[in-house]
Amino acid sequence: MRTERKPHLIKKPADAKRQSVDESLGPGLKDEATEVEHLLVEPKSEHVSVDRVFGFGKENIEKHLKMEDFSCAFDYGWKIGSGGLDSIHGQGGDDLKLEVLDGLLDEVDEVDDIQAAYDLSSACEDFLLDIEFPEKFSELDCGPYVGSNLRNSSSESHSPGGSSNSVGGMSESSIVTVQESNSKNGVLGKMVNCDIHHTIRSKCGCQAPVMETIRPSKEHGQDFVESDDEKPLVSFIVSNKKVKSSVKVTKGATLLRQKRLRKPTKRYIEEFSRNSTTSGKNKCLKVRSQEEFSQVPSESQSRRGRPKKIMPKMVELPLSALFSFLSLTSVACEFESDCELSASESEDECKRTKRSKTACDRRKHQRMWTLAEVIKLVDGIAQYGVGRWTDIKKLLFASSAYRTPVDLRDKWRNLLRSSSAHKHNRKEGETNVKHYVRPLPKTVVCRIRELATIHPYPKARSPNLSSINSDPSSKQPTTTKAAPINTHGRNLRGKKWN
DNA sequence: GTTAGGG
DNA sequence: CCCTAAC
Repeated sequence: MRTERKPHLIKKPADAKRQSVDESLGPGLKDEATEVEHLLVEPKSEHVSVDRVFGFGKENIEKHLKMEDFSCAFDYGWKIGSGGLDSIHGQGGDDLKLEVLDGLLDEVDEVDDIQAAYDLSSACEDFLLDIEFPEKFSELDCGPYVGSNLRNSSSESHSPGGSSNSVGGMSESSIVTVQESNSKNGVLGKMVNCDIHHTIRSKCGCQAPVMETIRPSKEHGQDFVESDDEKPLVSFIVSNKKVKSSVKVTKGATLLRQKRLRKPTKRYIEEFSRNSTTSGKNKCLKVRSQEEFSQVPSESQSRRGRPKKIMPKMVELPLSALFSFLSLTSVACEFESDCELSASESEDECKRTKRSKTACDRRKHQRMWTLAEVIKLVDGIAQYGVGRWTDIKKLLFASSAYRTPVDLRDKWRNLLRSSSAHKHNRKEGETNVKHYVRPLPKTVVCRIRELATIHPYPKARSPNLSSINSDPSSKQPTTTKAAPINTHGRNLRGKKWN
């Protein structure tokens, strides 16, 4: 069968388009595309695996070809560029365009987040893969009604509660089915596909356009004019999402075929298994979704308590990026409903997560240090000494769980830096705000400088450690309530003050 | 587990 | 604020 497919693939008229698209894309993207080409042309084992994975026999060659059509169509739509939208969504109007695109661009912001969610994305992948081949394509036939559905999707994603509300109605059965597909290497009967599709479509209106958008247009013998309905959407997003996400989405689209034909990467498997082992058999979806959507930077939650293992670093999953961005709202909500969270909770979580995720990917929540906290820190340092961050935290910052000993140390480091800078700039004028976002009171600065001289930061440690024992007096006489500094071994490390 | 240091 | 090495 592989040999049967090969000529078809090579002679695909859209291949030429793809070529040109590849030209227009960046070198990296071109590489990706070339790789895909390679995969398509060469009947490697990936094809076999795909056949196995998706349970397609020889009789399903047609469907594989359709998949290829889809890919080509995608690329084609790509090339059309943002300009194509006007001509396509003529009935939709400008407002529709903006609505749709705004919504989708909003969603694109979340692509990165979803990319991190392997299981989620994989489920999405499986899901969409399955959806791609249902026999009842006439049902999905969009024509002019793509626009309206898309509008629904975007508007739902816009309204804070809309998406979540629609999700709340999602039946568990569909979700379970997706998980099943994930656990069974994507082998899913068509009946199940239809079930999923029906369920989602009936329960969550925003899901339908997603499927239609990526649906292979030639499936019903539609010409490209009609299938163009979905292309400008993608192309617009690609052209508007400026930086990283754009690239990722682009890669996702280009990699669509590749991803579909390829087995999961090692890394993917690693992470997947890690998640699986962490959370039990096939609950990774659930866990991931919980991590992703319910991990709220709560005020009282210590940020150190975050599950690092469960939440690995971001890994690019281009395909998932694409699919996630296309169906983020529905998928996110879908899995959220799986999270045994109440509807209102899910809603809040979803909103908050979006906010926090887009705001800062790395810094969870930057809490500005208040003056009171700074004073408390200075007091603590004066009391316990520099380096006793845990003690200071326990005794003085017990109420503020978000301040970790590391935070205290970092803050002290910054205080020293700023105070020394202040000392230098002081000669030029006190009003030099350059180094002060929120200028500290003079008294505090003086105390910091005093402590800095008394407790020099470890970085400025003196080379001769002999002074540690010979001259302990230089550290002890702290101004305020100087408590005797115990001589624990760990405090001796690099500390000349003890 | 805590701290230092770099990013 | 995050990460990692060293302790």
